[in-house]
Amino acid sequence: MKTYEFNCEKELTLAVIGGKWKMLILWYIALDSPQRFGKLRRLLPKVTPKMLTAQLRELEQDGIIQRKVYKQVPPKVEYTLTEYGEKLIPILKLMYEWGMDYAKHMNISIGNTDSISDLPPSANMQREI
Amino acid sequence: MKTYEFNCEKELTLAVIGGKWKMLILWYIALDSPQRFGKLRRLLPKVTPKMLTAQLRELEQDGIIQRKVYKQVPPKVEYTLTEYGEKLIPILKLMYEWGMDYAKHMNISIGNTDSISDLPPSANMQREI
DNA sequence: CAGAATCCCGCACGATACTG
DNA sequence: CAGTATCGTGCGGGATTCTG
Repeated sequence: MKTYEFNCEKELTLAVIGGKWKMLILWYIALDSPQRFGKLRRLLPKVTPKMLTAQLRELEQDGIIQRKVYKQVPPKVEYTLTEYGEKLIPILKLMYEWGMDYAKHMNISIGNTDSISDLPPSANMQREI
Repeated sequence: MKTYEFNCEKELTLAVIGGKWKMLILWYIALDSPQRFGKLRRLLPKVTPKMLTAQLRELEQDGIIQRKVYKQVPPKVEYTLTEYGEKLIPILKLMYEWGMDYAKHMNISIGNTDSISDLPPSANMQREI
């Protein structure tokens, strides 16, 4: 997130999740946590490693995800959601549902990712709306 | 909204509300509907008329707001939310609340706009979460 | 495996001025 | 009152190459 003057808290939220790939990254970490860098690369083939790293770093600095580095060879890095990251999921879910409805209504085709229904019931987040 | 390839429906939603001033515009139309152009200008002094027009036009083309022109002198234009516009409000409300909580936690100051609590109970939208 | 380092580019957004 | 018309620009994002 590049901070600037926020006119309201909605814009702050947008600044946190508004990066080109951030919602998708958060989604995939929520679906399968902890999530590894290489796995994310495979899940997001259109994202260059530079961009993936950048988006992950920003999410980390914003306190949305946690980065755990295992000191070993070959290196291993795991990403998990923080408390505030988990609190974002209901928003992403609502956006997912609105977009579904809207796309159907407007006849827009989407290159689909996993559905929220793939979220394991065991995930420690409030998923109900 | 500038259309491109969407990887998921969340991105479609983001494309619809992600413009620099769109959330705030939608918010103000939700707070006081119908909303007039001049009133929006006063509510958003930092937005140039060109930008305000552009964002309103995109929202209109996306079927989020409706534009009603009164053929008279001086001209009068009223903006209201469409069905899909109203369906966006719960998302904005969640983003508002998350941002509130997050800003407090991170000690970020926000140049505040009206609270969602200012929404009149009579407004025809689902406001409960 | 998980990145860092460079170079590059479009366009979303802005400033300013004018108008039916 | 409710917009247009022009001109500019920052920076978010991308392509490519290299590395502990």
